[in-house]
Amino acid sequence: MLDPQLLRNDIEATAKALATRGYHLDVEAWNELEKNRKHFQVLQEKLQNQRTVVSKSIGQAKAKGEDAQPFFDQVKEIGQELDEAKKQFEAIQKEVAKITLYTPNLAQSDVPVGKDEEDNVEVRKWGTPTEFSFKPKDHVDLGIKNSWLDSESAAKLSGSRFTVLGGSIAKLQRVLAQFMLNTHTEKNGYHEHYVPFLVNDVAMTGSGQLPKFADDAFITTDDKYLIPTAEVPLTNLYAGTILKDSDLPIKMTAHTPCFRKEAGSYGKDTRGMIRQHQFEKVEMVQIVHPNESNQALEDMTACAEGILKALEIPFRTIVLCTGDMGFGAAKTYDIEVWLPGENQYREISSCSNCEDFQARRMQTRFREEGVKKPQLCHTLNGSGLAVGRCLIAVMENYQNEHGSIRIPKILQPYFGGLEVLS
RNA sequence: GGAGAGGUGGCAGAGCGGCUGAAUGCACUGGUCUUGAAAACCAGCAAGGGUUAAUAGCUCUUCGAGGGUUCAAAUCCCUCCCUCUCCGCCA
Repeated sequence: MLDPQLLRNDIEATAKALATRGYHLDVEAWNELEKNRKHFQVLQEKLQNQRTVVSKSIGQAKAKGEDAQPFFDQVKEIGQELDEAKKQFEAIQKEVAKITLYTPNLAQSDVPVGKDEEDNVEVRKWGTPTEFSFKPKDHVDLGIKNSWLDSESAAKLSGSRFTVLGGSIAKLQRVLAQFMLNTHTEKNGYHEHYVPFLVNDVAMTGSGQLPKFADDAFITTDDKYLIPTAEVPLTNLYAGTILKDSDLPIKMTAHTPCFRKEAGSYGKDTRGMIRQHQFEKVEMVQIVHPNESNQALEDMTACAEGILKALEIPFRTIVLCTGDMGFGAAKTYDIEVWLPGENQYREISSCSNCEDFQARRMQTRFREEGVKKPQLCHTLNGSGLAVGRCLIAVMENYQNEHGSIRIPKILQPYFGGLEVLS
C-alpha cells in the first residue's frame, strides 16, 4: 500500500511513477473521489461530535434531575443526519480502498525504466556457462534415464505440474534445502523458523498477495490459503507489532513448500519441473530500519548468490526494470542460474526491497530512540534459493556423458563422502 | 468432539451503561539528588485518522472481529475468531 499522503498531495507525480510500472491511475477520478471523501468525512465527524456533546448534556441533566427532553429531540435529528453521512462516507471509503489496495509500489529512482523482461539489466555475472565435451541433456532426460523423475505418477495422483522424485534425487533435493538453511543460519545470521503452510486472508493481504492476486493462490474449504512462498508467514510474524529500533534488523529464514496455481502460464514451461504447482523453497526475510533497507537488499542478494557460489554453478544477477517488478517491490534483483539443458539462464531467486509497502499494510512498526511516533519498518524478501530449480541446476551442470551426476563438493559430506549419483 | 475460563495500552492487570482513552504496577522518557552510576523522589508517557502551513489548536475512531439495544457501550444482547484449563480422540 502506498502512503495515502502521496496520493492526496502529489497525485500527478505518483501517477507518472506508476505509469512506468504499467499501472494506470485515473487522476481525475481520484481527485473527484478525494473531494467527496473530505466533504463527507468532515461532515460525519462534525455530527458525531455534536451527538456526543448533546448526549453528555442528557447525562448531566438527568443527574441534576432536570428535564432532558429538549436534548432528546436534538439528538434524534442529529442521529438521522449522521446515519446518512455515514452511509455516504463508507461507500466512498470502499472506493478508496479499492484503489489503494490494488495499486503497486513505486520503483526506486535507480531502477531501470522498462516494459518487460527484455528491459531488465544485468548487473554482474559469476562463472562462465559450463562446457561439455558432449551434448548435455536437460533434467527431464536425466531424470527419466535414472528413474529419478516420475511425472506420470504425479499426473495420476494430482494432475499436471506436479512431480514425484525418487531415490537419490529426492535425497539431493532434501540435502540442498538442508545446506541452504544451514548456510543462512550458521553463516549469514538468519534465524530459522518453522511456519504454517496454511494462512488466513489477513496474512495474505498483509504481504500483498490479496486482494489483487487471489486467482494465483490455492484456497481451502475453510478459507485458508496455501502459502505461495514462506514470505507470507515470515513477514507477517511481526504484523501489528511495534518493535524497538534495537530489535532491528530481524533476519528470518524458513524452508517450506510453496503452492501456486500458475494461472495465466498455460503452455509455459510445461516440460519438466521448472514450473510446478508445488515446489520447495528456502526463503529469507528481513525487517529493517528504513535507512538500512538498500544495504540489506545487497546483503540478502549476496547471501542468495553465495549458495550458488558454494555449489560452483554459474549465474548472473539482473535488476528488474519497472515493468517487470512484482506488485510490492521497490527494487528487485533476480538471480538467474545457468541451465545447460536449456542453454540459457533461468530465474532461481528473486530478492526484493518492499520498503514500507508491506509494513503499512501489516502495521509493522518500530520506535526509535528520541522519536515520538512509531515509524514503519522496511521489509525485504528473497529466495535463498528455490530448491526445486536448484536441483535442476545441479543435475544439468554436474552431469556426466552417460547420465550420472557428480555431487557438488560442498554437499558430499551429506552423502557420506559419495561423489557420484547414478 | 465435550465441559469451563478468558481476550483491555509496550507488558502485567483493574474497570462491567454517562465524570473512563481507560485505575494501578512494570517498562520507557525527562528532572531532582550524586564525582559518576544505582536507589529514592517528582513529572511525562497508547495508536491511527481528519482538518491545517503546522510535529500548534480543534476533532473523529479504536478496550479480539462483526452486528444489535440505547440519547449514550470497554461495560448489556447476538454471531464469529482466537487463547488457556480439564476430559475424550489422535500423528
